[in-house]
Amino acid sequence: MTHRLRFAPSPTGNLHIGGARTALFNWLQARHAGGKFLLRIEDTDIARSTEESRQAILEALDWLGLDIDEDIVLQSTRRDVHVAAALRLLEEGKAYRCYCTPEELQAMREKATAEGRSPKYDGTWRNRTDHPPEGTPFTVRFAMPLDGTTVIDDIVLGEITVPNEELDDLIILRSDGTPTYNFVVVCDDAFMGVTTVCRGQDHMSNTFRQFHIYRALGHEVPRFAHLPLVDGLSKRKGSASVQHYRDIGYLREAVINYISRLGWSHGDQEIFSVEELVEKFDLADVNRSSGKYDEVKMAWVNEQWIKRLPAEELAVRLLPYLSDLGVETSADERLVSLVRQLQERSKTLVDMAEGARFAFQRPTAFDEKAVKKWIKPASRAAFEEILAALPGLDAFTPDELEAAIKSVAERHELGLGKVAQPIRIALTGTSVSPPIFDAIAIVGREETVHRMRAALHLYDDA
RNA sequence: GGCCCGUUCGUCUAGUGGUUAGGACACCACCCUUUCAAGGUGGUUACACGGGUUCGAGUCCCGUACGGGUCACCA
Repeated sequence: MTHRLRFAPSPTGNLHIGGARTALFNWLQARHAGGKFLLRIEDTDIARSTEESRQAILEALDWLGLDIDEDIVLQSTRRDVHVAAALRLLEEGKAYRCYCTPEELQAMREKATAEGRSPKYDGTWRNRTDHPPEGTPFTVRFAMPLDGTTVIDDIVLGEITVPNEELDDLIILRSDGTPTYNFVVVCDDAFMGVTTVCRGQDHMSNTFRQFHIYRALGHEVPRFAHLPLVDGLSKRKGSASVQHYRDIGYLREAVINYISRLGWSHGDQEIFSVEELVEKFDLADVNRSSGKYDEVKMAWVNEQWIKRLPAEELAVRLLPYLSDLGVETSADERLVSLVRQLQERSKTLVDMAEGARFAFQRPTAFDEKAVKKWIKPASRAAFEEILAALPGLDAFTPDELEAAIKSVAERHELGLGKVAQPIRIALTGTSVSPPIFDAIAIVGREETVHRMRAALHLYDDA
């Protein structure tokens, strides 16, 4: 049988890193096993579900490259099926009407807690036959087994056993006739032919209830894989969403790489391409213990991917970030060679865009500290000599520039730093840029001359 | 509180009875160097605790502690 896995988010916000990891693990397992990756939107909570969230989740999955194999299932469209299934259980005696009011239930729980017992439904209406008159509101509860134990052979956790007395008779149909989550999930997973349910460990207790619902409905129970939870994610609302990372200049390769390593590893390897993950990932190798999201390491992984991706590809991806800075250009040869210089010194695409800015825009101000440190009377003559020599150079290449500038520096008995830094400041307004000869070549002859002239006045105050 | 799960450097982790307990991030030092980085070399730091089992335990068993999850007419 082919493996079928699904990701089933509720559209109540952006896709967060934790959810993205769940989606990724499902996707990887499906791809690894040559199975299918499905998506179901659990939009039955009308109060909290929004169309914006649905779009945001789809957009995030798309950006990550987690492609979906079949039509997306909208849970809300299957309501009739869910209700019919619940009614069938009622008819078969596998579920029963409960006439307790929310208030009574509340009181029941409080009493149990006060007496030190578990706050679970006591089964009042399970066997009562003195039904109130027709028209009295009721819920439908699923009749869980009263004794024995339930064992789940979890792919991640191994065998887990729970005494059935812990399982109370949960509501599958509310008094307004709408079905509840734990019931609906089973119906839909069965409908979609899901063979492996991979989700967070926070669903573990649901699993034991669902196990019995599968059986009552006559469905085969799928395999389960409960992923360890990720700590340290809920600091600020939007901060851990997938699109947040995209916006601050992270690469999808890096995000995938990093979250894949949260609870999973392959020996000592740190950097994985998506292809490698598909090949090496297996739910059976996932850790049992929860991990902590580490922003610093995430940044490092991103840095690694900036170094690894081809400059041509990076140049294309850089465009929107440049645009944000007011630089409209294309991924031409000039930008690609600039990207090549920037790859070694950028942590994010935002960084890179800022580092690339000087090639397109003149400095609007000069960094005060840099000026104070490097614009000294001693280098003025050399600076002016270079400025004068630039127009006469045969080729405006890094090599040529290096030869010319070094000879000027030597003649003036100055270290290269003393000569290079003032030029860097003239070109970028700061003391930071790619290697100076490359920087000059990229800015170009005329523009370099222009910027150096414009910076000449800095020496007047030196 | 009941039930379930977990516990190796600060963090992510390797490790499936015999290892000087390995790697990575971070940190520190040094090297390289035209800036910033990157890179290189070296270094500090870990098996929660207590009992067993065993010739031998990070690895197996039990308990304790700590941490997490879950106990809705939410999903």
